[in-house]
Amino acid sequence: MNKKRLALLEARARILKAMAHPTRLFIMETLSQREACVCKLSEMIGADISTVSKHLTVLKNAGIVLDEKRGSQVFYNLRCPCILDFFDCVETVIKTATEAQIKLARALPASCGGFKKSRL
Amino acid sequence: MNKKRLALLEARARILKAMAHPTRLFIMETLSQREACVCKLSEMIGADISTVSKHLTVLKNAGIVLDEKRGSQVFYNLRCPCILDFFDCVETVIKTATEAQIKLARALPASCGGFKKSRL
DNA sequence: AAAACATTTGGCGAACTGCCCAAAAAACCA
DNA sequence: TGGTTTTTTGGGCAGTTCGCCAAATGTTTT
Repeated sequence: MNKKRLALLEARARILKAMAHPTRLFIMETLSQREACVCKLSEMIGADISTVSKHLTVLKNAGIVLDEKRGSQVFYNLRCPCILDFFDCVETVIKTATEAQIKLARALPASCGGFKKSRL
Repeated sequence: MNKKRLALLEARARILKAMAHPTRLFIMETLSQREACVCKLSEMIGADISTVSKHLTVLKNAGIVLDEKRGSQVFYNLRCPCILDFFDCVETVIKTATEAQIKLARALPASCGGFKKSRL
């Protein structure tokens, strides 16, 4: 693995890592509709404003969102909405992986916490 | 944010988190070409076999790769190669984000470690 | 200038990650 | 059976993440 290739993989990993949190995905989806300020987002999310601000910083540092100060508020928006297209494929993975898990769970004896057929 | 939506976001985040490591991205790219066993992969990566095995476990648990035991070896392959298409967009983010960083760096005074124009 | 509002930053604890090493499992060969 | 190969698992250490709270910063209003 040469240096250049590694640098590219590291750059990709940084983006993915920045996205890899439910709250941050929620923010991205929300911002893909329209820009929003921190307080609006934290109201929707139901977490502390400081927590949401830090999530936004993570997204900003990764170059995923842009911020624009207007008055006392800071409005964020998604730099590249195409980033969400990707989830069509992710959903496929989730679906097939889930089905595999269920199959696995069915195969387990009840004593190991396996699901009963009737519960699925 | 309702329960169902949260569950979906968590599922997406799990996938992204599993992908968010340079070594695991390398594995995914490699497996998109052809299946490979653990020892072959760790030879390519240059890390301890146990480390690579754990990375593969992460990818497997996320449903991203499938494993198949043949003799004493375990061959892994990518469940859903479309998962790599996504990087066209990620690359755009990396590119524009990098450009923004450079612009930022240029704007910094040299005393803060800002780049000189001639160096870019 | 003081009060009110919006946001960011710092700090702390709990939980998680990633790496290496050593040991255990599993399959094969002689 | 004993030895070799391949892979997984467990332990320990250093570093990171995430959430809340408190405090600081910046902006607008009175």
